[in-house]
Amino acid sequence: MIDNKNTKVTIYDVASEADVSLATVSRVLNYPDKVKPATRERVLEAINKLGYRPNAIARGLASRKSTTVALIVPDVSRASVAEMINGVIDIARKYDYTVILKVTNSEVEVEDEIWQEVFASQVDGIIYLNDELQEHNIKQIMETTVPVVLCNVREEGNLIPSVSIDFEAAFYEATKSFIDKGKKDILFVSTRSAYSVNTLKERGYKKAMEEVGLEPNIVRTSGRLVVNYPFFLDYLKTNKPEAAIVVRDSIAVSMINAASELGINVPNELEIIAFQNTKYSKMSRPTLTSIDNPIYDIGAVSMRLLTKLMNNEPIDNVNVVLPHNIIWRKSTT
Amino acid sequence: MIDNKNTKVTIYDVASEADVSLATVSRVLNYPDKVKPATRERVLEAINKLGYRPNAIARGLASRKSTTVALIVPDVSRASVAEMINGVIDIARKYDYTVILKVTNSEVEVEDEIWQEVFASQVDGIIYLNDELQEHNIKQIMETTVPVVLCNVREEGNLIPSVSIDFEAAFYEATKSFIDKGKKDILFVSTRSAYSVNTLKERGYKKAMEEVGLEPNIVRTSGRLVVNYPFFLDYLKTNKPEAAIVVRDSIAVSMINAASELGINVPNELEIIAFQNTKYSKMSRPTLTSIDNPIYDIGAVSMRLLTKLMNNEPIDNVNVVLPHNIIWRKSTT
DNA sequence: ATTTCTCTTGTAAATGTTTTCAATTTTGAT
DNA sequence: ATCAAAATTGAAAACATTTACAAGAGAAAT
Repeated sequence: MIDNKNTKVTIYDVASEADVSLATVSRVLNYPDKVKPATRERVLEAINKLGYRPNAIARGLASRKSTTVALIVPDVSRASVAEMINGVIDIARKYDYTVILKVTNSEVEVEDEIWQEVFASQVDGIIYLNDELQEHNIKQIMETTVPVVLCNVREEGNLIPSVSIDFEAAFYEATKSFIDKGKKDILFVSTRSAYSVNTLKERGYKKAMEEVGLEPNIVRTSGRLVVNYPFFLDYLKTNKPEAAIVVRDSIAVSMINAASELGINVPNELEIIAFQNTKYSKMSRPTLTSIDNPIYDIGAVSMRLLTKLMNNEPIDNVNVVLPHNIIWRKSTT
Repeated sequence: MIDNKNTKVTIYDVASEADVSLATVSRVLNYPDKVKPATRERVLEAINKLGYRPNAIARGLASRKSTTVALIVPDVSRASVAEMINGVIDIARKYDYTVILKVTNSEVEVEDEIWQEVFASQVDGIIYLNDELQEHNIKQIMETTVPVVLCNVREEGNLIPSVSIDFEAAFYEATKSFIDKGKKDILFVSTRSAYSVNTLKERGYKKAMEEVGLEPNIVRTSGRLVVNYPFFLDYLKTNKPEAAIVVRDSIAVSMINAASELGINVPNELEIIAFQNTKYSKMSRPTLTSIDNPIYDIGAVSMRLLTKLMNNEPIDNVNVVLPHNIIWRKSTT
């Protein structure tokens, strides 16, 4: 039962009810073993009787800790972002942190404002998801006094704590799997905007291709359905790649649908490996082979890492690399 | 440029820099026109020079307002929930509210804890999305002293402010459209768990059916892909409905895929209307006719309504009904 | 019995704002 | 030039906690 009476009961009320000083009440809340069991019991009873809940704001002011973290993301409606948020929130809850959600919409000015707001709100830590991490973002973060964890992104210098898979290795493996099957004409489908993460994916693809003397073939489209579907319809009319590696599931679905529209059989005439292993990959027909990016875990581990940083716990490695995994489905033979 | 120096500058620093009292600094921040332009200017300069940002926590304590709202949802990874969150956050930002995100995972004990936490954190308002709203939830909300807005849900009594479409009307129309085409065997596909909203949808369907003397035919499955796909494969082997109304896009996609697997032609042998108009409806083949639930707007309007409630602004109608719309695609003729 | 140490508790300062109230200054009308 | 009213400002209390420090009570050791 929720006990949200109009009359706000403060620590003073509890103190007088239990006939102790407010300091003692505070102690039973924060350091229970510093108070004699008998009085502790009495205070606990008073708390219960009055339905006392400590005011988190006053607490934050006095202790100079807010037990609040900010989660900064570009957009919640991307399936992968949403799943990551679930991971962050579950762990935050376990460690009694409140999470403030901030959405940048990938707009630079908004992003700057948000960092300002976040500092004003006195958060104890920040989890930052930004596909398009730029040099100036990194500089900003380095100047920050509260701990920051980069989520699902890596930064070359390994200067900032981060949690992600090894993108380069994952795409290298995917490409290699096609090469090992004897494919020569392997297309890499990426996005136009400069996602720093897509650069890593691209690097893995290129490495595998160049290693065996094949010419990389990269094509760029949009993440938006209304753009990429017509694009593929057009592209596949004149180009017949044997295989394709695609940076996102949703884009791969458009490619499959376009191929099917043009009578190109997937996987017999065109094999596809996508990335992220979202619901889309199970819902498309044929189902989609996809590199599994354990995004819930990435969120969860990021939050756990952040708690360690906030409490100055010793950390063996602040750049966590989680294992990836290719899930084979019907878009490959 | 983010200015997050180690040295925390307080209102006192600004006051002495500008050679005024801290009260004056506070006033230029909160009631600028209550201070003489000249001194206001001086204070603003000092603020700028020192990079002062008022401490939101101290502010919250002194003013007894946190300018924070809690957004309570069952699960962020549902496409519709994520889109709604975007709406809430965009408007919250516009009105300078911070949003705390809480996820219940539809677990009752967690839900209770979360309400407790939310009160402890002194939020000024709550946006509550709960598909499975029960009688006791409503009672809880009624006892609450901070304003609450129900988002994407309606509650029969209209006792609590809410924003949603008219579910009953939407499903009545969808059903009617099949009836008008001469369909007799119209299936309603719902979920097993007692979503209060699905009850409303069902009511609209039943009303249309019974109005013309047709027997309602309702089948219940799960929202989970691994359950509902085999379910449809099995169901459609022995049952051949002419048309189906489905409570969620994702479930409809499974139905389409199962039909296609069994060689049942959609829409010629089976027409389908789904609900929500998510990305899924554009990505499935055939594309899915779907009732558009303007979920981003629902989030945005909910937040706007909440700001009014928090500021005690006069409100004409606290139960907002947004227009819906059927988007016709290839799963119907 | 005395001394020392530990345990338990209370007092009061500190946290960084907002806001009330009163004092002072400015303005406008005469 | 005078007075009332209005505008501007500052002093201090309030907000609900945590925490440093000190004091007092028992316990243990001599």
